[in-house]
Amino acid sequence: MSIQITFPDGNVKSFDAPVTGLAIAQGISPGLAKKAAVIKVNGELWDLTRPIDRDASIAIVTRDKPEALEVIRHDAAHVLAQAVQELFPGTQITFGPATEVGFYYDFAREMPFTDADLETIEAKMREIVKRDLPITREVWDHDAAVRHFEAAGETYKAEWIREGIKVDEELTIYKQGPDWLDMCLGPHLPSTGKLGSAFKLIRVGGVYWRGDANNAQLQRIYGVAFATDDELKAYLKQVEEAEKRDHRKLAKQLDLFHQQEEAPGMVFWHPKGWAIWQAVEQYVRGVYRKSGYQEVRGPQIMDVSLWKKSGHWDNYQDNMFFTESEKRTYAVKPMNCPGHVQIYNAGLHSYRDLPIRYAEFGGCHRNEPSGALHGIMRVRAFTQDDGHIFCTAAQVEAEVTAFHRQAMQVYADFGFTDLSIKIALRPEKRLGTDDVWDRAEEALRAALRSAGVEWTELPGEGAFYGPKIEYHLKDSIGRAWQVGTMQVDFMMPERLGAEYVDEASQRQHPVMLHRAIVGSMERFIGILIEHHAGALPFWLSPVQAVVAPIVSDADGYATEVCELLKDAGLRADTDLRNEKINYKIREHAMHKIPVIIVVGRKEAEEKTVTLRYRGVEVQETVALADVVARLKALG
RNA sequence: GCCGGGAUAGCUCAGUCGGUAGAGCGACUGAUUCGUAAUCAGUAGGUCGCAGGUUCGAUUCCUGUUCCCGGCACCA
Repeated sequence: MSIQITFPDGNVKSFDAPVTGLAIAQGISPGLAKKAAVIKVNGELWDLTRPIDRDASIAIVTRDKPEALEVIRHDAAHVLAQAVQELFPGTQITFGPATEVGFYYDFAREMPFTDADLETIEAKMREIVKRDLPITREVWDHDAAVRHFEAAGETYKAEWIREGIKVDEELTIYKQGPDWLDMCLGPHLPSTGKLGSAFKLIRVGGVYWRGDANNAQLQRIYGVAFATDDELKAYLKQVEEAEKRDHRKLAKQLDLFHQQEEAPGMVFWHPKGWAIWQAVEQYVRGVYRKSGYQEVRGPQIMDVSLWKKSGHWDNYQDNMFFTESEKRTYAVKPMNCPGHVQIYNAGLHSYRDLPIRYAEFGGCHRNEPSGALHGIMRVRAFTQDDGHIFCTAAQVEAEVTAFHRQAMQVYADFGFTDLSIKIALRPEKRLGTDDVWDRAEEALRAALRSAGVEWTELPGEGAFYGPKIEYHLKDSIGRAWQVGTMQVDFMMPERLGAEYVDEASQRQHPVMLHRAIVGSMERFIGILIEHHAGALPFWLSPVQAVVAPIVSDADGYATEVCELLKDAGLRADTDLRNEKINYKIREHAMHKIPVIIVVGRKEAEEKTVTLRYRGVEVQETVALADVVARLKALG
């Protein structure tokens, strides 16, 4: 029997018997064999040691390729698992995949791992790498695998094979050395030695078996892994830098806001933080006006009867705060929509009036689980740039399209271009007919399509009343947060009795679109802080300029300059402290003030100012008469 | 909410194998008026998160609790 192997360059070589990727690589050059991680066989990644027994086109994948990196990380997970089982007998293995930057493995063990264990485990991993155990692939019978894992006390693994793997599916076992094995799809490196040294365990954490909070809790160990030590080093450096951008840290340094025990999940905005808020709010208010919204304001608490009608009592009660007075129970609003419907319902509407667009900087309280709270990104009291559009079914697509364009412009104005867009589709538990859902989902797709953007779809993650578009931004350490959203709602208007009179004098329920661009003011400002590392653009900076005199003789002039800026609507301060100019510059530079205006005797005499821009070494001296225009040009 | 870790001066942190705490920065006072990233000297400042327990004695050990951090679950 002879097989034909086709190489990436089109060359064909024939072999008399099944041949492994490693042998092919060695045939080309020992150097290639050394660098090889896996082999691509007819487009599929295979182990280098797996015999190729039929004609195939192949490509050796060296360890510097992205596809190899995933294998390296996956291998690291398995070496981690072996290390843990060698160190802590009786610990059960479950799953251990590669992740975006590394890997993790979930273990079942009575005693949770501690940070101190990580060091020990990592050392054991390095030892296993040094042993250079061969990694071999075997195909096992389904029953045999179940029997093996049950006999070994590996109940999670056995359960997964029984329930998660079909009997006729190919079941592969990977052995590391003679004694240790795990069930795995592969592929893997030829031996543990190939893993190299560019990995590091970073944290432990509890997780639920199969991601279900009703199940047992497992212990997850996270690690990072790269092809080379330099890449690992660069990654760790990057993480260190990212941590400096943490909005919680910067808020303290820049005196923006604080949070305290008596108000968990809520924010005390300090003057500088609130100045940012005001800048964002004024900007968004302008967007409301330009895009046809009327700003309204609903009450903060309303009788529970209203929330029973809206469906929140049944579906959202756990997340709501309640309060009582004179034998009536009120709910603190977790959303603004029911309030807006009351405003809509206060008058009679004709189809000619639609679409009607209401907007509100709506303060909401949601009783979020304590473990979900995170700085100002996830809070219990927040303000949405909320809006509700009441329109006909025919108007939905145009409204969604217009919203999307506007939203993208807003993100760009704040400096964000890297957004991910998702459409959350019908969930299993839902209201309305399939036909209505088809139309609603298609309307969202059509709107995004016409805007020429890419999106991913999340089946089953829509709201019970309708599908939604979600706009996500990432924080400094890569966690994605939803900011904007556009939701199509066919249910709420009916439940709360919203109507309009159509062309035939018939009363109809309008469609309601729930939409937000920045989402939560708190979260958005948090992301802004991290995205700009605290150095906010001029128009958002809480203090845009500080006027710093060099000698006290110039104090009067400095005050005059500052007043001029304030009169022009700029946020400016003076620094008249008895300190050297070096000291003042250092301090304001660290506070990330966009412009430091230095005035000495010379400036006072000549009626000029010397401008020092954030992050720029050179200064420029301009006439006092020009300074406002110069600053305003900064945006 | 679940698992783990943490909480010491305004901030960043050190420390006490149980004998009630210390640095730097900041603040305050005084001197200094010095042209582009820290002038010098002095002073004040702490229920060691909160509540119990063990102990002659607890900031330290134990239990509970609150909040924070990481992970998971949750996130209309």
